[in-house]
Order: sequence, then C-alpha cells, then structure tokens
Amino acid sequence: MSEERSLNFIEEIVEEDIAAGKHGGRVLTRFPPEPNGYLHIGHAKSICLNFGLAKKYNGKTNLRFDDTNPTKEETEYVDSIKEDVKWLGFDWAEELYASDYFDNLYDLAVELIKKGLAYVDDSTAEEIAAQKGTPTEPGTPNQYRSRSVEENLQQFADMKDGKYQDGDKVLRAKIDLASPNMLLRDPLMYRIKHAHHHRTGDAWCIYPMYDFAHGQSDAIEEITHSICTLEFVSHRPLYDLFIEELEIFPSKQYEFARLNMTYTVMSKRKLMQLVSENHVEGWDDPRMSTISGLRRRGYTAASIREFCDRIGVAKRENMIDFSLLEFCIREDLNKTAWRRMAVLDPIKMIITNYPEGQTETLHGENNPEVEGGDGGRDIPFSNELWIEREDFMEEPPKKFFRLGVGLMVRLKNAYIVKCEDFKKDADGNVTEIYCTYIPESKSGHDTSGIHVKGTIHWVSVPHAKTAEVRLYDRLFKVEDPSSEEGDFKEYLNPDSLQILPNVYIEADLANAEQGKGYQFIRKGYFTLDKLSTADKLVFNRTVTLKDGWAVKKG
RNA sequence: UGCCUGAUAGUAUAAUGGUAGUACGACGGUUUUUGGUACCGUUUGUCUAGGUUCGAAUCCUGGUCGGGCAACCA
Repeated sequence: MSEERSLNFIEEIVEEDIAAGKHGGRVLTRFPPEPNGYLHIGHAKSICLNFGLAKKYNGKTNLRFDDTNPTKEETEYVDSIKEDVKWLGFDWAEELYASDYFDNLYDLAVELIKKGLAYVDDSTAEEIAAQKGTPTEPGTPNQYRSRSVEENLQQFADMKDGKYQDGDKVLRAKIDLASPNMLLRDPLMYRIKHAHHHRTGDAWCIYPMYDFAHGQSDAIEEITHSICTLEFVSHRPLYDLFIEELEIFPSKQYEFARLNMTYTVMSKRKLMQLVSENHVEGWDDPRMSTISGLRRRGYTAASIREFCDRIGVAKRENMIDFSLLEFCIREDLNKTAWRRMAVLDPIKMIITNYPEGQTETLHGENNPEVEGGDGGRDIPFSNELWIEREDFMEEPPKKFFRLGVGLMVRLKNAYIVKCEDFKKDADGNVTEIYCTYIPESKSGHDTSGIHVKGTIHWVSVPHAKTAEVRLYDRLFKVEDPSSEEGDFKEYLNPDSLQILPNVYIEADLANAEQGKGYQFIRKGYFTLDKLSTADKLVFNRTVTLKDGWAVKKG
C-alpha cells in the first residue's frame, strides 16, 4: 500500500539516527505548548509532526506544558490544549509540566554556579540591556560578574527564599559578553516573580527562563528529538551549551518553518487581542484559526491532519493558501456529509397543476458518493415550494440552466417543472413564480423522455422548518495582515460574519446531530453550532462548494 | 554596518552530481438528477554572476532578496 513518499528533512535525521543506533533506536518527541492561549492551526502542524514522527518510528510523544511564566498561564488553557490534542486524534505518553522540574532545575542552576558558570546580577533590566551591547558592539561586564561562587550561592538561595523584590536580582549564565550571538551574552536563567503559579501556587518566587527550562526539561525526559520552530535557531548553541556543561541527557534540537496562512493571523498574542477586544465571539469563534474555532466551524480532525500532511515540513518561510485547507475539508466532507436541502434566500414557487392541499413523500439518498447512498430520508412535497431566489431570472442569459419563463429544471429528487409566469410587487421585486410540473418525470421513475440541464434544490412550504444560518468569510481583507502598515486589526473584514435568521430547511434536518457535517445541496457544508437547541437550530457554514458558475459569471 | 538562516511554477513541496516531478490553484474538456464529485488534458519554475565537472537545482566563490536575533516572553 505504501507508495513511496519522500522523507522530510526531520524524518531523514531520525532515520539516520536510528540506523546509527543512537539511543538504541529509541524515538521520544514532545509537544511543548505554553498554556497561555488556545492552540491554533500552526500548533496542529507541530502536533502532527511530533506525534506523527513518533508513530512512524515506533516512538512516543510527551505532552509537556512549558509553564515557567506564572503571570501569563492559566488552567483554562491547559484544559483546552489537552482537549484539542485529543480531538486531533493523538495520545500522549505522559502529561508533564516544566513546573514539575522546578526543584530539579534549581539544583542544576546551583551546579552551574558552583562551576563558576552563573552569577547573580543586581542590575536593573535597563542596565542589563545596555550592558549587552549591540549586534555590532560587544557587551561590557559589570562588577557582579566577578562575584565569588560562595556569594552567588548565598544570593541565589536568598532569591529563592523570597528575600528580594521582583526585579532586584537575576541569575545569569556567565558565557561571553562579546559573542556575535546576542543570546550568549550572559543570558538570564532565573528572575524573581512573586506571582501565583497555576500549579505550584506560591511555593516559588523565582522562575526559570525559557533557555534554562526547555532544554533541561527535554533532557530530564530524555527526549531524543526536540522539534521547534525556526525562531529558536539562535537558541540552539545555548541549548547545547547548558546540556554539555551540566552533563545531562543530550537531547538535540531541530527547527522547521512555522505555518503561515493567508487571510488570518497565527500568533497567540494577536488571537488574544481579537478575543479580548471583542472582534470575535471568543477563542472558538468559527472565524478563528484556532483548533477550537475550526472545530466549531465544522472542520474535521481528519481534514486538519490531511492539511498538515500536505503542507510539508521544511526550513523555508512559507505562506499557505487558505484554499488548501478548504480543499482538505471539502474532500473529507464530500465523502461523509449527508445531503440535505435548505433554501437560504427564499422565493415561493407555486406548481399550478399540482392539486392544492395534496402532499406526497419523496425519497433522497444521504450521500451519492457512498455505495448504496448511505441510506436516505423522506422528503415531503407539495404544490408550494421555497426555492433559491438566485435560481430564477426575469431575463436569463444564455447558458443559465435554471428558471426563467419558458425554462425547465428538475427539482432535486422530485419532478421536472416548467416556468410559466411570475409575479412582482410594487417595487419590482419578484414575489412568486408559477410553474407546471411533468407528472411522468418523477425522480427514479422518469418516463417523460425530457432531459434538462439544471437541477435545483427546494423545500416544501407547508413542511419547512426554520433555522438560523451563519455564513463566514475570511477574517481579514488582506492576505497577510501582519505585514501591512499599521495595526493588523485595521484589516479585519467587516463582512466576515453574515447571519441569516430565517432559513427554510427540509424537515429531516430537525434530526441533525452535533459534530456531524451536512451538505446543503448546491450551497455548501454546514454543521450545527454549539449554541444550537431543539427550539432554535443554528447552523454554521463550514465552507462553500466550489462554484464553477460564479466563476463563469465573472 | 554584526551573527544566524533560507531561496525550485501563483502557493507549497520532491529530485541527496545523471530525464526538474507531485499536490493545490488557474484554464479547457468528458460524465453527472448538486454549475458539486469523478475523470482527462493544458499551463507556468531551479534568485543572480562566475567557477569545478563529461554532466550542477544539487558542490565552490561573490552578489541580490526574504526571515530571525539586542523581552526579567516562550
């Protein structure tokens, strides 16, 4: 079954390591989010990469929360992250927290002080920044850099014991103030923060920085391949240096290009702003690029995994077309979504030769892509139908395969009708369309011999139910809001949400289930919103169908 | 004006010194009781200038362009 697929550069590294017998061929990756926001589609790429790699090479993946900054992290985020990873279809080997290692990390810092490789600095943040120099000028040492090991040990212990206020002192690695890599100019290892931590409470008032937590956590867990995004490339020398000096497990860091996607933003900071400033309903607003937003919008886990598979993994900066994500969800839903009929913008059609008051029950299959139609449902029919306003034109152009006086179409799963006349109101708006039907053209039993080009959807007026339907468009007006002048929020699309309060839906849709995708024939894929109730159905449009006619019209 | 990193159709991604391929997009066609799906076809590319080599997207040198780095963020 496995047609050969070329490996991405990380898979190549892993295969080389396995072939060389490194770590006995063991593969252990980790997904290390900071619990300071909800996961987005960019995280999905990382999740699929880390978990996918482990799965492919008989390894495991840890879920590790990088919770070293208590002022930004909350349990709400921990919970949402776990839910999203699970929903995407992945199981972690262990649920771990950097905060589990605070004691361990403290000991490692002490070890570094003892080796003369770390010192307590009393300078202010501004002084430290100034003393670091610039990319073209080396930094300058201060008097604290030459503190004795004993003094450093005592000071660090006092820091831990809460004898100082926030900002009074920091622990710094003593590396090279003239390094061309700014990160190596005596980076901070610990800072004082008298803040409540979501897991350790008030047990600590000093917290390790990323650079003195991440690699060490990897080593503690004996992670074999620590995969992160490109912005950490310049951190790698530090990552390796600490591991080497501490003589702990030699985890290795590899970097890939993060995902960027057109017409959206992909940073927790920006997504957070959209939420807190109420530009969207919340982290799971269906227009958001968050996993929870996509889920609420109707995207399936399988479609997101497929997307992550298709975009590939490389080191080059990229900008993926949103249309690729749309392709992936259409491909999935086409094969699974049940077909139903709904009229979003209604106009009434009256069939003049069908007895008033008569109804009959027609049948429609659930999904023509599935052998046998995947079952079906009953569809009530009568002489009054709702049809889509755009399916009728007073003066139809050539190749308009829908209705206009004298034109014929098939009503999906029902009869062929011929448009005879229509009525307009005082403002010139078409209000009713009059048709005659061909009794011999009943779907499945057509002996009329008539062939029509167009088929339209419809809902019987007396049997119709109603629902609110929410149509979504791209959140931003421009491809890359982050690269535009000024605030990215200036480029929000004001028409990204359109609410249709009263859409006519076929009766069977009252049985729609949460989490299931439905195709409203010719209109797109829809799913029940989380706010939907039996009394008030609310559908979200996941994505439109491809519309070749719209393209032709121009 | 420092260091790191990258550059292949519109967008992504392969080709690991030996025929530049695949997917999405776009365009055209066939089928169709969804102007959907499916199927078929067309289209467009190795940043640049040198060098090594029988042969370079691949190796070397210079340039150009993009991204990252000077948070008590991760």
